[in-house]
Amino acid sequence: MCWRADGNDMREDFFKDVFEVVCLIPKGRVTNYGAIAKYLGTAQSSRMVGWAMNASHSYKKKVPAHRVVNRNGMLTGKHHFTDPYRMQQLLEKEGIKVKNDKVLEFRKLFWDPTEELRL
DNA sequence: AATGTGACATACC
DNA sequence: TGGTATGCCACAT
Repeated sequence: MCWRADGNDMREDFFKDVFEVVCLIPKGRVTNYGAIAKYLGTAQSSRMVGWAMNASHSYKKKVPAHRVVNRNGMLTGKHHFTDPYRMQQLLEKEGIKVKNDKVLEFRKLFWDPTEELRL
């Protein structure tokens, strides 16, 4: 079934942008879906960011999806990882403290692409 | 084109 | 904290 190049599984689209941004998240920092969505121009569709993460598995590059949490700093997407614990482990490994599936000092560790990548 | 879906955000209780 | 309801937008079928 001759797969065409343009019919590749990974569309260089919204998703790619999401992955790129996520990959740019500094180590030891976290962000939320809304921030990424806003950076991409679709502030009102934070859902898409999360959904993009869902496709992160298909992405060639490694996407540190564990650095992306919801607005409360809660590891909502951990269940989508290879292992639910993996996400927390990775975060703690980077120096981020996680308690009750929630990022401690989320405010302080929050990394906003709209501000950090602004310049 | 229409419908279904989703790792959210916000509001309300 | 958790469930429900609504909005919102891009992707999959």
